[in-house]
Amino acid sequence: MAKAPTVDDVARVAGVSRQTVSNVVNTPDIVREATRLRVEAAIAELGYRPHAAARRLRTRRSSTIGIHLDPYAGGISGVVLDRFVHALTERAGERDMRVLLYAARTPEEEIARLGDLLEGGEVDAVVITGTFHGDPRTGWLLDRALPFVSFGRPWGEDDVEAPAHLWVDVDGAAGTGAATAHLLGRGSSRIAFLGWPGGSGTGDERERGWRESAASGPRWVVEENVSAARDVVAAGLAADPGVTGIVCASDSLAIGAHLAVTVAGRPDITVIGFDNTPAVEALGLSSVEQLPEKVASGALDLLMGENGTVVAPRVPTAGAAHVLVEPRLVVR
Amino acid sequence: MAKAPTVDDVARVAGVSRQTVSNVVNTPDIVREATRLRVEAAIAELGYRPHAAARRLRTRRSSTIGIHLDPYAGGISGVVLDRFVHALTERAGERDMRVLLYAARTPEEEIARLGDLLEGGEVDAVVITGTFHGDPRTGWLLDRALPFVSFGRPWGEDDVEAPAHLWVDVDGAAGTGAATAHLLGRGSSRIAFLGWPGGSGTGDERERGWRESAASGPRWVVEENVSAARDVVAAGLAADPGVTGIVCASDSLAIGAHLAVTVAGRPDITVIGFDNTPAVEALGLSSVEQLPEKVASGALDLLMGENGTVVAPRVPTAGAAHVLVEPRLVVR
DNA sequence: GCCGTCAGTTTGATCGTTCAAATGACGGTC
DNA sequence: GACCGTCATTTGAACGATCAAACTGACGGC
Repeated sequence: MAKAPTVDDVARVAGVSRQTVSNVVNTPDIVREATRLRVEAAIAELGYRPHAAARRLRTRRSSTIGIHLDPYAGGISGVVLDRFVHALTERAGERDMRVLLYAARTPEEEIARLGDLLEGGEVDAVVITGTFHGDPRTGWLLDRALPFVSFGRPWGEDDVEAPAHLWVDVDGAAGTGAATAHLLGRGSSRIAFLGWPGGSGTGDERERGWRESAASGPRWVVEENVSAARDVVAAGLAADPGVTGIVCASDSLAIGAHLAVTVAGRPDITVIGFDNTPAVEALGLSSVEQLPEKVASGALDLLMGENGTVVAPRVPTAGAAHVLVEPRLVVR
Repeated sequence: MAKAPTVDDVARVAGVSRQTVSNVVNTPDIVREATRLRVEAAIAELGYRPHAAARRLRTRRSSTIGIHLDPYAGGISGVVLDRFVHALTERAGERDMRVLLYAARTPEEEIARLGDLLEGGEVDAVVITGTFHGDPRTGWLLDRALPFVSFGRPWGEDDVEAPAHLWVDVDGAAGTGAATAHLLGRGSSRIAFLGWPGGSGTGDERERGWRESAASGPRWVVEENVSAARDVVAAGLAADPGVTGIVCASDSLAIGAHLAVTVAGRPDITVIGFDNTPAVEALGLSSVEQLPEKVASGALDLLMGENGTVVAPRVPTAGAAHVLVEPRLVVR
């Protein structure tokens, strides 16, 4: 196949210079109308496309954002991340940005990858997910002043007023709070919470939303596992038959609870999940929807500014370095 | 922050030339041991990283593969694609390749994106998914001799002996065949198939696997939808109570069937799904696992050769232009 | 008639790497 | 001792775009 045309080829055909072609492509408004039309015709005639690598080299910008994919966990929770990746790709495309995936099995491996990608100019910024207390990645990135945003708050002293870095997260407490309020409004008075063992920031937040919604009822604890959840709920219901609603920290737990409720022959008990995965949708359970689309928009807003098209390094300012998305209860 | 070091900086510190540094990075075996060690020390000391864009510009290779993400459908089936993307990212990383996502809502939009990405040198090849009969994308790509592989067969006259392009797919008939055989082995003799309306290649394949496994039993047809599936199965069972096994074309359908079976109080009926999504796992249903990891490996093998590290344009040769993955029945 | 301004366009330099060809060192062969 | 081949390394050029600065007319003010 013939060599791909370059700016010079277009310039020759249109009877202008390289730079004018470049201007037509990048900043059309500074070119005179007549010239612009001539150049555009030449571009169309030759089928010219800017060569991405050359542009990246000169501008020192890749217009690409990296995002980590965990080793596939198999569980239900991965769905939220996948939806987030979907949404991020769509939103990024609207701002002329690309999304590059990278895989890593351990934080150390991930740090090595991050170095290659960011310092090699492969990406302009990264989105890291699943942050935890004392996460080595954030410190490493901050030390080098590399641009990034995390999906998941820093879990530091004060994430909002003195944020260590940019972050986006879903307000888990608001989600379980809404679920609890919904059950209260439907006449349930004794509402249980089915959650994970304490210490995980996310789980604690979700529990807080239930507790603060004036819910009286037992708190059941179990690992993230459908059949374990089922057993815990079965035992819990036997001990406390007055429960008429169960708010769960995840959809996996909700499915377990649903199975226990069904087996116990207690259709009067309403189970509400968290994440609104296809699995609970199929079962007809209500669930808290994380709105990954809003999370994706928020991440880009933080990295690039509200309407920017380039990644601009930003110093985290009190109150302005995060986006906290209010989830939505999907009632079924 | 200080300017990132370049090959020249490393060369100066190590007392060698640019090119030798480049050789140490790319073809270490042609550099004398002593020199190599000196250069490696300099690289480590300066924290040098090759600049991706410069390398891409010079080598005319991006070492990146593009893959399309459909607009998020919400259903269960998207999970297989997401797992495939996961696996592709991991396998690609092992071959020093990156995976770039792109979004498009229509085939036309996708073609525009493909042009930008491939002809602009942003990616070396693309993986297209969800091919259908008369797909405009494949023709467009073939016309321009752009490297690509599809997840999903071309659905042409003879995909195997006279393939139009490279493709990977899962042997759907083998999957439903295995499911049917499993039920027969467990003593079921009357086995129903719950599938989609005819005409979709994928669905027809899956039905064929059931039919050819010497299964006698009704064939129920319904759109991909949990509650519709439930209703169809409920009606079917009422009309034909002798059925003791149901092989389904998807997990969504299987969940519907499972609900109908449960409501009908027929625990003797076994339901088998297709895709092995977290949802059926949570419900404890058996399902046919597509093995997206093998599909990903197959796609890369086709694009780059068994052990290659660069995308090599390949002419589809009879029998050697596809990978057909044998799925695995997961019994629960 | 001269000068400054400004919009529109062109020119030269540069981004960091790898390719292709040239160079140098060394040993073996006749 | 001249020649050749091989191995390790160096040198000059090129990849295709954009930045920054220089240039060109046209226009208006004085």
